[in-house]
This record gives sequence, structure tokens and C-alpha cells, in this order.
Amino acid sequence: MTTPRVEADLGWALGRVARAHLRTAQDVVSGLPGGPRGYQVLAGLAAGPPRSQLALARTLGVDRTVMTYLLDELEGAGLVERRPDPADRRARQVLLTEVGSGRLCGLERDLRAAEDELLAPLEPAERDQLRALLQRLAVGGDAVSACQVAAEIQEMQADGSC
Amino acid sequence: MTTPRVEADLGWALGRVARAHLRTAQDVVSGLPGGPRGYQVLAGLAAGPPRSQLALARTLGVDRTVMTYLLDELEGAGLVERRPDPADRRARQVLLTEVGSGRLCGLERDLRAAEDELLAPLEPAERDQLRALLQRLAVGGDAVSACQVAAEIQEMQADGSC
DNA sequence: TATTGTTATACTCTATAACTATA
DNA sequence: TATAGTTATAGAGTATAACAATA
Repeated sequence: MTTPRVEADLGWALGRVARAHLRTAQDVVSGLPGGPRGYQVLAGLAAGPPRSQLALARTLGVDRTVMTYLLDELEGAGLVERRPDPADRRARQVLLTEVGSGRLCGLERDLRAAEDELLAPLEPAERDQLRALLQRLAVGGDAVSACQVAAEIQEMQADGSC
Repeated sequence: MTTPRVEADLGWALGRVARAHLRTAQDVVSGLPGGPRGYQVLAGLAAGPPRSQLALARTLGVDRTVMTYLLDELEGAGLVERRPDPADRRARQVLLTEVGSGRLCGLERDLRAAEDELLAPLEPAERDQLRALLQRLAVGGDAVSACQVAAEIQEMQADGSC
């Protein structure tokens, strides 16, 4: 054995890849309020019914206090809109504005390109494998949800909706 | 489309999985100086020639100033040892102590078990796939290095060295 | 002049608790 | 009593610059 054993560690590999992706994403979304997190908020709002701040925070894996700051910035930039939830006056619905929707489309394209560069060491089929495996883990291993997500990605690409 | 589009995002999936792994690792290595980072230092020292603090910092992807604090703690706990490099009096060689080596073995076993739980949604073959793909990306896509790492993992497990 | 390791400082994130207004 | 959102504060983690010793 000549190589340090840490390279066999899943946590080490995950950390390195995640950090590398974060650096890439930061470059791509530079200027966007909230950085990569801000992008994820926009993506979390797209293609679905309006969501509460709390629901959004949970999908993104951040505290609800962080969501307040993020949305303050994004709303200030005119990318999202907060409106009271008619069904529950404690909650607020968050929506993507026209501007935000357009911005999201461009960012998704740029990010996809940057990611392909990041995944360059892998064959195209392997990249899809990695995406699929990580998605299944991230959605909680629920095979049905994972399958649904995969179908929607294809749909999205076929649509040309973005 | 009913599910938020963020779930199709690689950065989102990577982030969620990496955070989940970090939480798991923090539980497992609780009490170890430096937490998961401290474990990675120990793993980085195992099965190789003594390494300088800077080399170690680079593999772990942290600043060299962080390495100083980490090693202060680990050395204080008697897990590693710093000695002057006879070939370069600016540098210091970092070595695993007997205690550190033993501690590492136990931690590796516990971590492996915890990781299997984390990867439970995937079939055994898929877990290996994911590990392999992430490793190849993390070592920089160098297929030779990646292959070497994979061989060493098998060797390690066959060895029963830990 | 560049590099290794150390120290001190500042900045960014994150976690926590407290507060309001609703349910 | 519990929940959604906000605000303020403290802590961890990280980045930066400056320094001494050596190459």
C-alpha cells in the first residue's frame, strides 16, 4: 500500500466532490443573491404549486431562519414574490416571478454545462448513473419518488421548457 | 410536473447526501478531537510514509492553518506525533502513534457500518458503484489512481489488517 | 525569493432562543 | 398548546494576512 487510506473513505470522496461542485456553482451563479443556495431556492419553486417558506427550507435542508434572509435577498432582486396564504394566515406562499423564471432557465443551462466539465472523468453513461444514485439517496431512497424525478428530468429536456 | 425541479439538481443531491453523511460521521466519531476531520487526518496517515502537514492538508482539502489546530488536538490526545523532517528542517513529519492506529481501526469499522445504513436504499452492487464513481471523481479522474485505490480497498479487506 | 509551519484577526455560516401572529 | 415567520445573538468554521525559520 502506497496511497493514503483516506482515499478509500466515502466521506472524503463525498466532501471533495461536493466542495468542487460548490466552487463551480459559485462561479456560475456569481451575482445571484444567495449564491448556489439562492439558485436552489429558485429551482425549488419551479414546476410546482406555490410553497411555504418552511416547506422550501426543508427540501433545501436549511433552517427556516436562513430561508428568511435568502428570500429577503431574492425578493429584493425581484426574482421571487411573497404573498399571504389565503388558507393559513400564518404562512406565506413563495412564487417565482417572470424575471426569476427567466433567470432560472439561464442558470440551469450554465450549471449543466459546468457540471459536465466537472464530471468529465466519467463516461456519459457513468455520469447518468452517478446522478441517479445520488438522487435516489437524496430523496430518501424512495424508489417511486426517484423514478418520478428521473421521468421529469427527461420530460424537461424533451419539453425544451428550459 | 408535480415535484420541485430542484430534485433534479446534482448540487442539491450532493449537498443532501454529503450533509447526511457528515451527521452520521459526527455521531460515530464523537469524542475524537477534530470530529470527522480528525478521523480523515488519521486515515490520511495510515498505510503510507510519513507526510508533511502541508501534504496532509492538501489531500484533505483544507487550509494549512487548519491543519495546525487539528494536529495540536490530535497530538494532545496522543493519537499522532510530530517530528522534524531530517531532509527539510522547515517541515515536520506527522506519524500515527500506536494508540492512534488502534483508534483508527475501530473508527473505520464503525464508520463502515454507519455508511451501510446510510446507503441502505441502494443495492449492494449499487453502493459499490457509487463509491467507485465518487472516488474516481475525487482523485481527479485519474483512472490509474482510482484503480489503485480500489485494489487497495480489497487488499485491506482481505488482509484483515483492520 | 519561495516555502513550511504558526499565530492572530476578521468574516461567513449555522444554530439557538425569543418574539409575533396566527391556528 | 403548537406552528409560520421574523429577529437578534452566539458559536463554529473558514479565509486572510503577517511572522519566523529555513530552502
